Amino acid sequence: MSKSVPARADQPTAAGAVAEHLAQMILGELTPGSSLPSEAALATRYAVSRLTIREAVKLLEGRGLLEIARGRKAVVREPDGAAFADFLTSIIRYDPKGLFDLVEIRLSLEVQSATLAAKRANRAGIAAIESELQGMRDTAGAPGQPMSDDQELSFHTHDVGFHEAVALASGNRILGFLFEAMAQPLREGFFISRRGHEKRGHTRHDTIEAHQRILDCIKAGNGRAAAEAMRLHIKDTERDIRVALSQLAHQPVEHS
Amino acid sequence: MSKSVPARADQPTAAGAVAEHLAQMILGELTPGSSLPSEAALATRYAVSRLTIREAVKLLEGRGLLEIARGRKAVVREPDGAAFADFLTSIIRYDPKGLFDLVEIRLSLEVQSATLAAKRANRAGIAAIESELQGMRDTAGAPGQPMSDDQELSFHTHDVGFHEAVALASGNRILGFLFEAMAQPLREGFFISRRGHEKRGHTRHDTIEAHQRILDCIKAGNGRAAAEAMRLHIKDTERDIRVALSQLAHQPVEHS
DNA sequence: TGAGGTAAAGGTATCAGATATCTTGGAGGA
DNA sequence: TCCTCCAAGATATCTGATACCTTTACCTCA
Repeated sequence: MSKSVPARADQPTAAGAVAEHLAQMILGELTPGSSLPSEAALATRYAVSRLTIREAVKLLEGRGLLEIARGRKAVVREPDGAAFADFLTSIIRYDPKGLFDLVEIRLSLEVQSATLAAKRANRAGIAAIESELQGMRDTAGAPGQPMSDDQELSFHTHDVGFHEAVALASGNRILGFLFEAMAQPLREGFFISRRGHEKRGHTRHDTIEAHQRILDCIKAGNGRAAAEAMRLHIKDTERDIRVALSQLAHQPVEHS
Repeated sequence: MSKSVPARADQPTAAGAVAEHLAQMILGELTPGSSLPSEAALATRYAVSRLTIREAVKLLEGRGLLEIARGRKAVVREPDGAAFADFLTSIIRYDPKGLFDLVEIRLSLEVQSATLAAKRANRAGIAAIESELQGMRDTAGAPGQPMSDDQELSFHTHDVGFHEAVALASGNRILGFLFEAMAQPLREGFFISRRGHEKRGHTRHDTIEAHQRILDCIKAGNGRAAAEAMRLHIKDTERDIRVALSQLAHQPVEHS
């Protein structure tokens, strides 16, 4: 008698229920790379219309569990930190204090990251870190010369890349993904912190030297020293941000 | 001549494009709690069918940016760490080493968490931590007595709650959300680590005492001592997991 | 025999039109 | 004043169809 399966008030929606069931299946049994049955097949199995299946699958795509392409079945996705990126972005946008919260998180994660990298980094991992540092040098230009916007973006990208490379070299996959997710918010943060950096009389070559010290400790396999070098560097960044933001706060009321 | 707007190969799908546009709007201008226009209105604005809007909105719901309820417009959601939970779960499920990676992350985050909580926790924050610890005591039962499954679940829930309460008391919102996201994977991990805990001759009352020490340091406002107490506790948990997993490794593994 | 092109089959993307149910707010009565 | 009930607006889902993409198997030609 009932052709449709409308959602009841006390029950989640049909699409949500299907999505939850599929999510359990994906997280439980299926491995990344394997594919789901076709939409039509799933519609038959769950006794709902194909549209409901589409909505369920879209939910899971949003959660980062599936990859959907036209003409192909939905594929279980390798986990990555993309889902976390939205969250960090919204935190920073909605909350002015968010940037300091992020620096505090970095302080603990990066120190751990450097410690582990010093213990475990293999040749490829160290080469990746060196490559990013070289990229910073290449785009830094001559001392005293102002940087173009392109150069600055490239410099920050290599800076973020350096920290991401250290995280990857730590051998801890979660750390790697966390830094991947932090990359975008971090780049935004670096544009801010650089103002403070200059205001405090430092140059980008000081930044490069700080990174060089961290790399040296990692290459030497000295976890404790690497941790300390990283801690000093992050603390310095925190001061940069504080100076830059306090300037921003004073600017609007200038000459009033 | 073209009534529909089919997706081009080199372009993202219509639903994806709408979702991306809405996401930028949500992260840029809208504040949590405000609501989107109705599906019909959005369909008109973007010149697509209502179905496409529904799929776009489902994508964003999956990303945790929107909350959708029947009969009401879609509402911009307060950011939370739910999106991160999927990721952690999949890491742990797909990768046997994932649990140790998670413990390493905890080691750095929880030490930071305890340090900050000792500095910043207000009365309400400390009361919340105390409440969870009391919850552990209440469900622990008499020494030597075996726990029922319900009791054990409750005990672990309060244990996780303790750590989450410390994170919240740190005043760092990102830390709070990270622990919220870790709660579920952590509970699973605790069921594993408890075996090792007992195997090593420890009881749940030892666990309670370890937590009590952490709480005392936080109440005393001694960040350094709180950090050290937390570090010892996490290191102990790591040993528990190692012992438990080495036991599991000797048991036959089922194939699918 | 092998290489390249092509058409069919299967899959997703999207549209259109309808019905069911829920939420909310206002009209009307006790 | 307060409660009840109904209508309007919103979402949830279904059915049926068309367009386009991907894969594969087949067929042709060198």
